[in-house]
Amino acid sequence: MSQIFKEHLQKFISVSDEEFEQILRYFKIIRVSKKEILQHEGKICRHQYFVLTGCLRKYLLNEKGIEVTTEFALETWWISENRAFEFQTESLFSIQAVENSEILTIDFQSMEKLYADFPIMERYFRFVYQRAFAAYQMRIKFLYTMSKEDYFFHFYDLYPEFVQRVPQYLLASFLGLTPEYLSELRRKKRS
Amino acid sequence: MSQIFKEHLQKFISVSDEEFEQILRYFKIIRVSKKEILQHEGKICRHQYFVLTGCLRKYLLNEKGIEVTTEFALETWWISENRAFEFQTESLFSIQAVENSEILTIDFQSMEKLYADFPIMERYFRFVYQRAFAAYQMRIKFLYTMSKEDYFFHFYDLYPEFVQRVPQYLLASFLGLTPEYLSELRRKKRS
DNA sequence: CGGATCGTTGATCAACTTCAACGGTCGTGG
DNA sequence: CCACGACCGTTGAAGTTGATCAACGATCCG
Repeated sequence: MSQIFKEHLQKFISVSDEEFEQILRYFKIIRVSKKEILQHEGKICRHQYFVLTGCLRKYLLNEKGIEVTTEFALETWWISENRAFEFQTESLFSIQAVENSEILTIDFQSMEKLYADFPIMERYFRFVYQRAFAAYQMRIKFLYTMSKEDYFFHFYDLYPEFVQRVPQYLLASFLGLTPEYLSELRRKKRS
Repeated sequence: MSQIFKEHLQKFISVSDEEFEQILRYFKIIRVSKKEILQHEGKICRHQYFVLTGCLRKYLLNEKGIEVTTEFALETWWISENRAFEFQTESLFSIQAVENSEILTIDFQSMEKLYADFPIMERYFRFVYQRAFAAYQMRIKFLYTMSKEDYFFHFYDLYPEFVQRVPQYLLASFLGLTPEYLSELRRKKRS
């Protein structure tokens, strides 16, 4: 299972088998079942999560009490409330399993120690955040230049398997529209 | 001038004066005047920019040919098209000076060399991207949970000096609304 | 002084939301 | 394994937010 993490690491930095074994000790692997919550909104954010298999989502409640999903994490993606993790404060988001999943986790103290003991990991996470940041920049670009209709069709064409994989009301929320409107767009797409 | 960069660096990593002098050699300091363009949409993205004084913005043209501003950078902020920089491909955005500015720049080759020669800089940029990513996460949160009216008032309360500092049509574009609607909201705010 | 650019106003319009209702299906307990 | 309830996706009507368009006045800059 940790093989998935090893391959991901080796895309960015070179680590020997022995080094990897040592690095792995700073992490824990856990199994979570569908709907299980890893991080509660308002609670201190103590961990970052790396998806080995399965799918997680990040969400919060809007003023009407409706869940708004702002992020999904699939295999080999990191997910966390980064601001809250960096400052060890209350998370503004919740993180929940969308499917039964295997997750690699690391807590704040282990992370600090890891950086101190293996400076090469600074480089790995520099890449991880750099790419995550770039992905968010693209997302802002789409949100700012496309209508919701175009955004949905664009997303559908790019990630057809993902559209099938998650419930529609979560996808709708993630794309920033209502389930009703998403339903209307699907009909339009078919015809 | 480079003092501003030094102080920013030292918020995240410790570097001696001599080290800083060496590090500084990988960068160039340039002056740009208002409206000058540093990065053209469609051209290879060769540099990252750090604002010492002044203000830059990142924007692109939507399908109607209207400029959409997706990011501003004030003093001590990095700005670049990260995806295009990482892969040295065509930028999807343009970067332009909003005011006369003093800018620290670094090109791709120097960046690679810098990381190789001063691994501590991996840590610095790990922090830079981590925070930039976190800021974008917050932005998505606001965009997903607030009406444009609420978003504008919220922004106005948080950054009143900035609202005064940039032209209104740029601010409107950055907040994702039309200048006309922004004008309406201002009137509402006053009354 | 003159032209272009920027902010404002009001009228009209479109995109998307809200609400209510219905049918299908999934999973859970009996 | 079946039956029931809860949840999910769909549909259509009505409503709202925010965009578009056109026109005007102010201001900035050459």
